[in-house]
Amino acid sequence: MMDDSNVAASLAELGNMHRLSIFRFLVKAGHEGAPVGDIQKALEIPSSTLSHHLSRMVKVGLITQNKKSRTIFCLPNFEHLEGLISFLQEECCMGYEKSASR
Amino acid sequence: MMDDSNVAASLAELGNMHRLSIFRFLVKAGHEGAPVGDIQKALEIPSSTLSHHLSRMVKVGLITQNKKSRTIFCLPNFEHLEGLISFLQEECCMGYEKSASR
DNA sequence: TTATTATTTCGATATTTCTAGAAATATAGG
DNA sequence: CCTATATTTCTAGAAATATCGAAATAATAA
Repeated sequence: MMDDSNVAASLAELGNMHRLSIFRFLVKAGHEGAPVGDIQKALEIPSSTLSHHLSRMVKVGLITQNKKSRTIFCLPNFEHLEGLISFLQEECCMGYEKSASR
Repeated sequence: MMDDSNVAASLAELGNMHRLSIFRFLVKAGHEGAPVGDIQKALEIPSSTLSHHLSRMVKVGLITQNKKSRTIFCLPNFEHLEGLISFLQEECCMGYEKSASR
């Protein structure tokens, strides 16, 4: 189980529209992820700003990067996100039963 | 489905240790929630600071409050949290299959 | 070597968030 | 009315975050 501060830090990172969009873009990008430049073009975030957000996401473990020559491919870390989801379900949904109609 | 900005805003709120602790405390508190004062004593957060965090959480819909005489009871909004979890699963886990061993 | 492409680092500013004491408000009881 | 209790609002300083142009770095190709 992820520890509380890692959970909080990761949720905080996803709690920003730019970073949430980046993560979703990467999820859609397929198994090899996407180069920083592609994210930049698709989401139209200035590169220095993008780099800032990416490094924060890498830092908490939401994404990983690997360099191929000049290009850096970014990948969503699904296990990390699963960890977050599990935390929310196990720690924050105790005693709650979803109604059958949903 | 919750919209993106509501998701981001809610994740940002949970992305703070005080607020994450508050939410978890409320989840454990049972069906009638907990008074602000009880949260204050349990988590030892100065009341003005606590009030600040609570009002932020109410604002995005993570908790609801109802007043009984002088006391305000706080309740976690499970439907809201479920909305967040569903968003993360549907929008951020596409194409990911958890390995069977976990 | 020079140029080109991909990305990050630096630096500066603007904005938001966090924190908590002090004062204010609301409600109840004596 | 006076006092006690519960909570919020006001205020302000400190810290963190967001933004982005310009310069720097890295890798490749010409």
